[in-house]
Amino acid sequence: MAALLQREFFIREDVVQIAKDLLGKYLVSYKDGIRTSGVIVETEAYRAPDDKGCHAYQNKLTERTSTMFMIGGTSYVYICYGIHNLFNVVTGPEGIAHAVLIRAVEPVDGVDHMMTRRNLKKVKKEMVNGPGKFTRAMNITKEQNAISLLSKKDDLWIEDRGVAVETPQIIEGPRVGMGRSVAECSNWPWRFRIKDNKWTSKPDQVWYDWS
DNA sequence: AAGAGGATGAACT
DNA sequence: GTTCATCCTCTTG
Repeated sequence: MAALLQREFFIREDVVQIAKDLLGKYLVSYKDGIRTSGVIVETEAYRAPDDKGCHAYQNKLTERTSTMFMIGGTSYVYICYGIHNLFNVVTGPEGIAHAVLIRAVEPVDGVDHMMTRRNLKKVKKEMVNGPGKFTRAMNITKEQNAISLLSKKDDLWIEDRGVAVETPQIIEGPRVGMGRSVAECSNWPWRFRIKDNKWTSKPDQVWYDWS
């Protein structure tokens, strides 16, 4: 049933396709003896060197972006606004700085622990419907930066539990949170979510529905 | 050595 | 709708 995603899935060249293919896959975290998991329901693609919204635009290599150049199947976690841990999946072969930002998950396992970590008494969408929210719920931090997602020996991995998300169920839209200097790129429809899924972030924003 | 700003979220009004 | 928390990373000098 639950098959660990293999290297072949991650090292493909088309990061936009991988962003779509990750919808419906299960992200699993095992931290402090606690297992939590969720279905990936919203993603964004980032692609150096031509994508101005990408940290590694023009293949800029710094200590932070060096993770993006690692082989597909590596995690890329960085701190945003000094507070939030944002989780990405590095894709493509080594040397190619592509990544998919996971923006929201639908909680599955360890829901009570997610609530505790999020300081909530009831399950609601606000628990996980944002890139800094579900990482908190699943205790994904910078400590998981640059680790492999291919082994259950590490804290994080991705499973295929046989859920297929067909093209008509995928809604695309512009990416979020980029300044004016990258407006041209922020309009690229590289953000994807599962149609009618209530766990996605900012559902009221502009979405293109091609179904 | 210093300063600006960011792939956000929460708590306000 | 607005504010601001909070700090790391990168750029500049």
